[in-house]
Amino acid sequence: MLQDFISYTSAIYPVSEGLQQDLLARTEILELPRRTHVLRDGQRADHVWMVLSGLLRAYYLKDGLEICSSFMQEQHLIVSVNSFYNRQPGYEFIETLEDTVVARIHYDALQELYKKHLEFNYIVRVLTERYTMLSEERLFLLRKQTAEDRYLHLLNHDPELLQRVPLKYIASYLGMNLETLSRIRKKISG
Amino acid sequence: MLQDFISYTSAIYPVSEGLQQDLLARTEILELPRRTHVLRDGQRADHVWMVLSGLLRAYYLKDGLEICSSFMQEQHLIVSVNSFYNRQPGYEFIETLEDTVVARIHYDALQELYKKHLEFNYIVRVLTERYTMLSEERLFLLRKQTAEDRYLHLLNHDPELLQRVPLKYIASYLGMNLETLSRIRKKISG
DNA sequence: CGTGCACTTGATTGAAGTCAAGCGCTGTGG
DNA sequence: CCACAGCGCTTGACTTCAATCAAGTGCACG
Repeated sequence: MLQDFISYTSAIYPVSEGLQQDLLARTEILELPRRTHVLRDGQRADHVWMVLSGLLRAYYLKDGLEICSSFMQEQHLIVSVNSFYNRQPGYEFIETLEDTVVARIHYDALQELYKKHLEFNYIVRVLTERYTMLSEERLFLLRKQTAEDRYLHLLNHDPELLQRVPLKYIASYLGMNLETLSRIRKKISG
Repeated sequence: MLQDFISYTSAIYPVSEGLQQDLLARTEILELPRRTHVLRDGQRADHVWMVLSGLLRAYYLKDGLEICSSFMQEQHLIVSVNSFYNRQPGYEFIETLEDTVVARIHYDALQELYKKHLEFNYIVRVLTERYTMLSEERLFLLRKQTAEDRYLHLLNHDPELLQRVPLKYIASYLGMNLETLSRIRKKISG
């Protein structure tokens, strides 16, 4: 399954034998049971994660309440952006919602790869651009749309998530509370 | 002033003489009067822009109303992300709010630089990571905060913007309407 | 001058939040 | 094996924050 990642990146820029070996050598595979935290607030995020199978959520606390900032499904990359890039403790929690298998690579290993294999920067530049597109899309969605608009967008673009994730997390992801989401769903179905 | 950009990027990764020359050769400097559109909806964004002096805003139309998605000040990069990376017409407008000088580089020229100078990918990877941090910060801010929270954040983090930009644009940037912003400002000052 | 723009203020409405209760499962311990 | 505790979700009553509608002020500039 990590091989999928290699062939995926090869479509961006040819992955040399050397890079491939170094990448594999520095990657750890972890099998995590459901409800395992891989990051907590106050910790520094030292890894980039890739979901090979399963599902995770990222959230943070605001006035003691959990606000869900993203879900990561198969083939998604996970970076706790602020903490990882700035090398400082962050505010995010990341937790598996299902039994999950991830590949991870350490910040320091990644920096080595960037310096040793310049073409790896080409690949990660493109991956980061794609990540930015997703962030911008989420910004577009969150700004000035009604609660119903936001739910309908999710329903159209990622219906699978609605099957896999409890509605209370979906609600906070969409920036509304559980009761509001429940009423919207009732209105749409009825 | 473009030299500022070169030395800024040199701090990320050494810029070779060759890269520097190619970069300068492919960069155009434009002087734009106040109220000039550099991008309209339905157009494809073919350039990355860098603000050398002045100020611009990006916005889009939602139900006939302008929603302000960002402001770009000195040293900021401007990319209409969806349109530029996906090479398709976008929905954004970008307009100068003051007399402005920008440097721009064409998509195709950029791709050449990425292929010819692999180290340029190192630099742009880092710049893109920083851009992502900003997107994530805006996401964090927009989600589940009150109108007053959002205004106070801007007041603390970018007070200069409040001096340079009409409140109606600030309001839509903060996801509220002009009247609400006016009342919040009254409440805080009084 | 006067027209339009930037902003303020007031009255009212409406969307979503909060508080509270209840239903139907599932899983677990007595 | 049943009882009941807890979770996931729904529904109802009420509140609140911000949007909308509507004037009105001050000022720049053409």
